[in-house]
Amino acid sequence: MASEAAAGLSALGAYRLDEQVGFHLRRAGQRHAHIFAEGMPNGLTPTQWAALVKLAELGPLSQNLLGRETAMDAATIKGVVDRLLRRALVSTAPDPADARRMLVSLSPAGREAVEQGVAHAAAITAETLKPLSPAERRQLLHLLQRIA
Amino acid sequence: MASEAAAGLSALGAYRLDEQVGFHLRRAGQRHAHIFAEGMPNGLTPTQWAALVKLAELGPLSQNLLGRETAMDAATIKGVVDRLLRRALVSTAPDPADARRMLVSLSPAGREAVEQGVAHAAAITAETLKPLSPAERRQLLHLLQRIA
DNA sequence: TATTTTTTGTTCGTGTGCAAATGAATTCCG
DNA sequence: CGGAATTCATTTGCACACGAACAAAAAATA
Repeated sequence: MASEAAAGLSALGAYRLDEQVGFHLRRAGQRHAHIFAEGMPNGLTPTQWAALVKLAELGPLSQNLLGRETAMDAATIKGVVDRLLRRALVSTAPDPADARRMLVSLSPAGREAVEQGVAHAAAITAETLKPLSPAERRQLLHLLQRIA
Repeated sequence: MASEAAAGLSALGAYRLDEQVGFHLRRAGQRHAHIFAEGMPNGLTPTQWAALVKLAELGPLSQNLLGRETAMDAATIKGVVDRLLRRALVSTAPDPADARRMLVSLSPAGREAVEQGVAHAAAITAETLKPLSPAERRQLLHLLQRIA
């Protein structure tokens, strides 16, 4: 009862915000986002970059499929594609085989952005993981994949 | 060169989205947010919950200090406090010792929300970490803290 | 004391992130 | 074939998240 009287921790029991995984996930995400914004040219955001990379990996995809490949729901990927369209990094065309689908393709400028950005992206990952040893980096990636 | 010809991976080199820590941080955060939204009553969001908990831990705080304690910048904590005010879970009052400061305090309803939510919050953390062993949970928390 | 710097809170703009509802196209299956 | 279920894209509404710019108040310091 020594330290609880002052501020009234009685309602919290053993629960401390600083011991919750969600809090540290948010903090780590914030630091990574900051490093990303600093290091990525063209003002590309993490989700925009993810979409461009997946298009470079897999070729043209429908909008929803692109969303699934990059872990974004339909509403989110739409906003991302809209902003990439506005910057002419991707182009869209109706899928002749399925009138519902919107085929999203990398534009020449988009392909160039990927070529130019990939070194920066690798550096961003390295900077994010800088405090960890190589073994710890693999361990973190492994643990994150398992809770995702 | 075997698999690169089809979709054109030449621009990417060894870079794969699925190997980047930022991508998995985002995915893990998404899963946690989903578990949180499912498990927390009153529709409290993770940031709203963090603010309430910190107020319960530390007592009344200025708005900016509350933001620092919960890892939110001034613009973000303002929105969170505004929404908590609208729901009458906190109250604000001018700091008599510093005319710039807005002292944020837990209301009786806010204290009740903390008391009622803490068990759910603990369950949310447990559910998020469910795929991991106790040792792995500690390891993940440790690694996240070091890259945050 | 007077000037400079810092802190605090606010507003604006941009960009996620997702639930829910909608409508159109396609697929599944009886 | 034809109705039911699914998929795809879109829109709306809400809640972060943060950089940037701003004004008022306080603190630091010359």
